[in-house]
Amino acid sequence: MKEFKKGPIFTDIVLEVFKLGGLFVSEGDQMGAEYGITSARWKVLGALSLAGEPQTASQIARNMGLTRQAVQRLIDVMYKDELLLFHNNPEHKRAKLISLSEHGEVIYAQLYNKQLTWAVNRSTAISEAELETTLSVLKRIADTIDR
Amino acid sequence: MKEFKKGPIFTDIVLEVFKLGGLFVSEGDQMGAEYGITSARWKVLGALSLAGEPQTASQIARNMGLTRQAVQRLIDVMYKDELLLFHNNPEHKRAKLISLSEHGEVIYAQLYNKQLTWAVNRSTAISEAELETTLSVLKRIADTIDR
DNA sequence: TTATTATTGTCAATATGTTGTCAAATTAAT
DNA sequence: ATTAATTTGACAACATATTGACAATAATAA
Repeated sequence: MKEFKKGPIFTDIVLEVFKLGGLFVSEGDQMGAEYGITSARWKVLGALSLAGEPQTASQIARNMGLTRQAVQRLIDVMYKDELLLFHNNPEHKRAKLISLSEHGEVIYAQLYNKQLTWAVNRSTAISEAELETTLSVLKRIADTIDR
Repeated sequence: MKEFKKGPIFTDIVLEVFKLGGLFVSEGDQMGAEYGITSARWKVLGALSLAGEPQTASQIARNMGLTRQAVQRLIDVMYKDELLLFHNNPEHKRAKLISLSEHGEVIYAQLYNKQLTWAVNRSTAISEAELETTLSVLKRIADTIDR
């Protein structure tokens, strides 16, 4: 019953996600500018840091919801900028393993702190319970879609 | 007090928004494919339909959180595809007003119905209250950022 | 009215990301 | 073990979106 009321709300959430995504990219670019990091590169650093161990480009792509080609492009430029290290992968001759360089680790740690302060400031007007609900709903939506 | 707990949740929300944005674009592209509409073009149709009256490219851009250049590019190709109409703007010599063509209206209406069914299906596991909270939180976050 | 400021369209350069294709490498089936 | 299907890296073409710059137009201030 009343399922019909949820459709339009869901639609509005979609629009808001699009808008917020753009805003977050802008904010991330600004925060990262001082370290020469864009939002896209930040995502790669984050995926590697989160994984805790070297990953292939395809693994990173799957974790971030991007295509492996997009990630590969980022990895190539980030390697040139000495943010990443390549390792031979005993499991796969062509699929190199990628990890953060020391430089990459340092940059990411600094970004993380900067971002955390930013996040706290942006969430003052929102209760923890509301944030939890939002995160949970977004995750469930992503789960129902998947690819 | 306890503000420090909200930061990490907020950070996760940011990541989830990025991921969902990508998923929504994919879903939108699939749904629109049958009408030759991509997610990006859909946004323009939606902005015009929502406004209810002809808009300039800059107005659409502001409402969608995009740059006027990005919107202008879309408008140009959509005009060629006869989805839009141009009108002279008595208020501004250069800033043409844009509206949906009849063809654009029809396409958008069909897309809207298709999307609504999709939205309802994706929200079965989520309560209306949760959806409301999520929408409200996302909007408040966008407000604290703004640009 | 005139000068300044803001908005708009246009053009160019760049970043990000997708799809499609191909061959090489790996994994799964038979 | 051989074959078939999947995964991966590499390359190309394209779509989406941003920033920066410039001139034309419009709005505001002096």
